Order: sequence, then structure tokens, then C-alpha cells
Amino acid sequence: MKTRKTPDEILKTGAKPATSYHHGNLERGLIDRATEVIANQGVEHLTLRLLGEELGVSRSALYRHFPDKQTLLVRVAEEGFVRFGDALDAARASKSAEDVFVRMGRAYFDFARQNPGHYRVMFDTTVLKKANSAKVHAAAKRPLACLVDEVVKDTPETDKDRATLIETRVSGLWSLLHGYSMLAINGHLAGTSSSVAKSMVASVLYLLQGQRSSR
Amino acid sequence: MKTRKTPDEILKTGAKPATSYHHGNLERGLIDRATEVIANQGVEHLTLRLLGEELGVSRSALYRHFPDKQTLLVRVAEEGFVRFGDALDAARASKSAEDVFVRMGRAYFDFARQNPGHYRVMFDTTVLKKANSAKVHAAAKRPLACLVDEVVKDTPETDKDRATLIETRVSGLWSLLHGYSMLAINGHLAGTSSSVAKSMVASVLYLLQGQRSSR
DNA sequence: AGAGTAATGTAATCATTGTTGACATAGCAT
DNA sequence: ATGCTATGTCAACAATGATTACATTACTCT
Repeated sequence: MKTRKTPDEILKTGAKPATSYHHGNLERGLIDRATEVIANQGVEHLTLRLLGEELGVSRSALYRHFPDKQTLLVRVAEEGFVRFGDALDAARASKSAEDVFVRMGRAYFDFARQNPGHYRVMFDTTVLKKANSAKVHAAAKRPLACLVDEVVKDTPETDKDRATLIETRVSGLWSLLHGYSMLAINGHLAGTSSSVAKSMVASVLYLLQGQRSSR
Repeated sequence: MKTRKTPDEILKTGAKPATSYHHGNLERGLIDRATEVIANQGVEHLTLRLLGEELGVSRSALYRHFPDKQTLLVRVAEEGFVRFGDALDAARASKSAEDVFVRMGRAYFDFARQNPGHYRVMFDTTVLKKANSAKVHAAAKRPLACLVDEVVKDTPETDKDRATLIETRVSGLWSLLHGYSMLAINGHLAGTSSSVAKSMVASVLYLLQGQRSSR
């Protein structure tokens, strides 16, 4: 009994007549538009006034759907983590001749570059810190768990101090993926030709191999 | 004729008598305190009111030293880049049995973890974008130039398409260093035991080796 | 169909923060 | 001493996030 009309029904009927008092699906619109603005201009340029204007709604309408701005950002992050987890899971499960880490690495980079708004909020220092939503914290664990699972599988049990080796490999893998994603999103890798992107995916393997053979 | 008293003179005389109207070295104090706040609580928690209070000065006093808050942040970033460049240069120049990339990698991580406030601002999406100070842009180039220089030296000239190889290696190296630094600073690598940190430094070499031998 | 009720949106208002302009004070040179 | 400049204060403004009281719509139940 949450909504009177599903989003699909709204869309089918031709969405938002000119005289409508109700927006129809403001919650969805707020999340989507906020994500766009963040992708284009960064979190700090997102204002409720702009959001309201663009959606043809008063600025206080947001508070019917979110207790505050912070919570809207948490929702953006949450949806990002879910989709991110889905993407990594899919890459992991896909049957392919390629190494599973190559597949996951590519999926990681692709997600970050195609969803810069989500990715920024997901790893923004302060957004998650104050979030008391259990859902977002659960969603945030899943993508990393994907990486950890595969590293665990790939780390020989014979190694003494196996736990440390796993931790090392996860840290290295994640650092490489996160660092490249962040630098690329923020335009610090100007001449990021596609060949470099491909090489970065391959680098995942070399990094892992080096870490396993070392120590 | 910029200052009547150098900072050192102020300090020698016992700094800031209770009845002082002038702060003595407000510019320095603003930059330093701002850096601390950012390190502890993030950029978005930095307010001019707080800054003024803590330095025993009105909130508008800042505007005698910086045209606006943004410019203060740019100054923090600028000083960060200078010190960062110095640290990398020193590591590169130091005579040691260790590989130069190991030395630079350690210096990179050490700087980031010991100066989280600086590092955050330096790579904040929006701080540098709007900065029209030539100084900060020059300072920002130097640290990366250190890494690039060494990669260039280390990349065999015989390789055809050498430029792409260099670009790939720089991207990979920087991504690993930046990613680990960011994740560590923001507390995402909770169990970051010192052994993991050491392994991360070593990983730099394996990554570079893999990239050179590949493609 | 019609009443009742919850969901959704608006308008007016407030607190916080960055910023500005007019004024006050201190230090330095002559 | 006098004047100039750097530095700091105070009051006010604009933008923004948030709150409260009220208005409108849509669903449910009979």
C-alpha cells in the first residue's frame, strides 16, 4: 500500500499532465536527477532548489520522500552499491575464456566510468559515515565481498600466514581498481586512450601474481 | 614590506598577548588549522566561523588574507603539493640499496597517511578545477613529474610504441599509489597491518614488471 | 458513489554559512 | 607627530537546508 500507481503505470499513461498537482514519481526523479548533477558537477553543487526546479516541484517537496538531503545521498549510494554488486557478480559468473579477475576488473572500471555520480557518492568520505541505514551498509559490503571471495579461492591453502596474504592481495587489487577509477572519473588521466584502459585490466593479473609469489 | 614582524619574531616574543588586537600570523594559522580540521572531519565540515573562533578572531578576518574560502583551500592544496613534491624528490635522490620505485612508493604512502588533510584537498574534485592560481597548478605537476621521470628512465628505448607503454606504466603506478592512499585515509582498509603496507610498496615493482613484459 | 484517511505538494519562515562594505585599530615610514 | 597601509570588527545580505502549518490528491472501505 505504498504507492497508488507504479512507476510503469505512470509512464504508460503519458506521465505528468501539465495540470498535475502530484509529480507522479518524485522519489525516483529526485534520485535520478541528483545522480546526474553529481556526475556532471560534483556533490557540492547539488542544491535542493535546483533539484526542485528541474523536476517542476517546490523545494520542500523532497522532505516527503527523504528526511533530509543527507539521506537522499545515502539512497544514491545504496542504489549504486547494489548495481555495482550486480555488475561484479555478473562478471564473475559469466563463462568466458578470460581470467575471472580480468572480467571483474573490466566490470569495475566500466561501472565507475559509466556511473561517475554513483561512484563518487559511494566512496565519498562523509556520506556513509553518518548513515544509519542498515541497508546501505549491507549493500556496500557486497561488491568488495565479490573480490574477496575470488581472491580467497585463488590463494593456495598451503601458504602459511594465508590470512595476511589474502589481505595483501585484496588491498592491492582494490587499490589499483579504485585508484584508476577515481583518477579517470576526475579527469586526472587526460590521455586515457582505450589501449591504456585495456592494459589496466591486464595489470590486475600481474599485480596479483607478484603478490602471491612475494613475501 | 609585506609583514611588520616575521612569524619567528612573533613566536620569540611569546606570541599573542591577551590584549592583542592583531593576531600576529593569522594567515599561517588559518592554513594550518584548516588543514587539521579537514584531516579530522573532512572538507565539508570546515566553516569560517569555527576557524575564527579557534584562532580567537572574527569570522570575516579571513578575508584580509584570502579573497574567499575557496582560495584558502587552494592554498592548502598548494602547500601540500610542494611538500609532496619535496618528499618524492628526496626519496628519489636518496642513495639506497632499494629500488627507486620502492623508495618513491614508500614516500608516497607516508605522505598521504601523515598528511590526510592535505592529500584530500589536493585531489578533491572541485578545489583545483576553479583555481586560477598558476602557482598551484605548477606545484601540482611536480609530484607526478617525479614518477613520470623515473618511469621514462626505466622504460627501454627499444620498445616500439614506447609512448603508450610509458603512459600505461605511469597510469598503473599512480593508480595503485593513489588508490591505496585514498582507501587508507578514508578508513576503508580497516585491518591495515603494517605488513600489508610493506607489501603494497613491494607491489609497485611487480605491477611495473608485469606492465613492461606485457602488451 | 461517497466518506474518510493517508500520501503528496506548497508557502512562509528560520538557522547556518559565505560574503561584503563601512568602520576601527595597530604598526611602520617619513 | 603625521599619514599610510595592513589588519581586524561589526552589521547586514544572499544562498541554502530544514521545519511548520496548510492545501490538494488519490486510495480504501463501505
